[in-house]
Amino acid sequence: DYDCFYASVFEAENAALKGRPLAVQQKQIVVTCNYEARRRGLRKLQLIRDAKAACPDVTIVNGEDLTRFRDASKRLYAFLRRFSWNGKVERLGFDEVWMDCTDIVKFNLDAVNPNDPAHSFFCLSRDDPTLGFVYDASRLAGHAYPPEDNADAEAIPAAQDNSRSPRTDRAHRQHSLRLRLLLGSHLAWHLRTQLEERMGYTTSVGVSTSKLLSKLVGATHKPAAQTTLLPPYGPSDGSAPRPDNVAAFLDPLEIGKIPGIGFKSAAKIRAHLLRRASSLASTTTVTAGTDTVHPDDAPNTTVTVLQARTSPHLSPSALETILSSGTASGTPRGIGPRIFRLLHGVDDDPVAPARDLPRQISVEDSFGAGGALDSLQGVQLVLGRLATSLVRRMRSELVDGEQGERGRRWVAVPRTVRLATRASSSAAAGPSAAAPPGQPYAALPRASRSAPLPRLALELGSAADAVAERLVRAVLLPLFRRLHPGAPGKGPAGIGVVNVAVANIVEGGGAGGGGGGGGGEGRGGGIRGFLVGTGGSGGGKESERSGPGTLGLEVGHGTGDVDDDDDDAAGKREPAASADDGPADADAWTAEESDAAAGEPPPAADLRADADMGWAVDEDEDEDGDRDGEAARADGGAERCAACGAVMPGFARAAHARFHQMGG
DNA sequence: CTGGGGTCCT
DNA sequence: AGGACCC
Repeated sequence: DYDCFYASVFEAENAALKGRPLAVQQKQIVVTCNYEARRRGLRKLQLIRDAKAACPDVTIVNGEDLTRFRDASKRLYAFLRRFSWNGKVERLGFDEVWMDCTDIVKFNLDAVNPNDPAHSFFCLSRDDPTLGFVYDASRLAGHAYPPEDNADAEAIPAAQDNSRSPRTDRAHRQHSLRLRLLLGSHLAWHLRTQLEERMGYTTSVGVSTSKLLSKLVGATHKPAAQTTLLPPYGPSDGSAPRPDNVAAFLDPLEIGKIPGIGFKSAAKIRAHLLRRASSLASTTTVTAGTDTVHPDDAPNTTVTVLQARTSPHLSPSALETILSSGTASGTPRGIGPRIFRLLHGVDDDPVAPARDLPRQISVEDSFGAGGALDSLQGVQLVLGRLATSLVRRMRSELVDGEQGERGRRWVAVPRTVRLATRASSSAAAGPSAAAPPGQPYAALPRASRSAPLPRLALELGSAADAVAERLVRAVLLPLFRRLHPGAPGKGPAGIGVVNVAVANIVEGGGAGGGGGGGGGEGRGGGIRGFLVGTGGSGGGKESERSGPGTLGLEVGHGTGDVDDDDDDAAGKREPAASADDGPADADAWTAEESDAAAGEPPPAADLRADADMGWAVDEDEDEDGDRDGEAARADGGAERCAACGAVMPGFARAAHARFHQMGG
């Protein structure tokens, strides 16, 4: 976790900002601020107005364009990846990373100096024994939970073999775990030092055995610090109660602090527990006043992990029922057992090797009541701007080769474009709009419509804004009309957020090459390689990327090579991070899979986009736009549907007629 | 007058 | 298409 990441990115760009209070603004909000500003009372997600009142001389910079943050995040990620032996380095958002260092720690377990642990050497490479750092294996690096554990006391390795001592299995395991965590703490220390010295970023880190525990323990000492969750972990034999630092650490936390228990789930659990309040009545200041506690009312009470964990009303299956109730369509099956295990500190979610391609790319902008978006011209302007930056993002993330190069080609292509909007909160009305005391506002829902991404979006020959303008006419405006039907002359009601996204990104996709024969497989909704269970039929590539985690991380080289390369590039003592920054190795994915099917040309987006707009019949202002769209470009000549006015190539006429017959 | 992103699941 | 979660 990089400390106050957005603010740090600005400080890294401009050293003059350091040491002074600095806030990063998005619209009316301070999205983050440095610690100098926090010392003076500024907070994350504070209104700008309040921030200025608290600290009049704060420097405020605009952070609405995420480009610099995304770039910095990628650089830091690439830096960290060089230290990994197994590629298990996972990013969450821009500023969080997990690294599974099991292998590195295990390797170094045997390397602790038995005669003089205080002068041990930590190997950072399997192959080059000179690569690493000296450390003191008789003590933990950084903070520990619980705090005052004197790390020296039971510390270390001399216990290699007291095999005659009557150690229980448990004691033995906990001792070995302690040693591994201790090594982990030194590795973390080294990584943090390198990140600060080489990259200029301070971090807060947690060291433990799972994503859950490392993340939570890492939050206990915040700027520029690290914390290790010490054993014993868990009551690993069923008998009498044992000391358990996992439970001791988690139990006082509010349930909503557990990653995976979000706003909705926490509210449901609280409400459920309050309804059967008997067991909590003594420990809670709140009596369940009303009979019917609605989850969204977020009762002013707190439920701790301890209370939830020990409640007879929260079995895995009970949790499943509770959390799946209502309109919880995003709730995965098996959520009950999963949350139950989280409450017990059990998390087997592996650190996922990073994918090389994003699942989606989206761009959005929001508008306060003042600048509300309520004219069609305004909408068009906004769509144009968003589409332009979306096209740029697509090019920077999905195209390889430099700007001017001739060899540029799409490494992957999105199959779908989506437009989403949200009403402005002022326009949302509702007489019951009085904000409940709960923390997050009842977030307004978004509505979205999607269409196949027309291939004009992939033209690399034209400037981004030119492509964007055609994209707006060809699909975004039609999608907008689907979202906001109304009289043609009348603008939409106040719109608070507009988001444009491409999704369903598939590898390969080919360059601008021919329209291509891809015959039969309908592509409505995109082909997810998932059913592949049947053995080695034709689509080898398809099956390779079908399973979660089977997607190859290192297309270019094996993990062993990474170390070698890095070692050569770096000096003898320096593990990684040769001085040169952009060693394309993160982009080594180029060579393979160039010839996956290009797919058939997307159907004219306008067909479906226009089809269910009752008033679209007379929208002749679209004519130009249609001509830019896929339909008119396709061979065979354009035709116009008498029923809905949509323009399409001749070969699409029959299908389009069927569409109307089926109620379209 | 709470941002601008993302993920996965149903 | 939407809803839950994460930052």
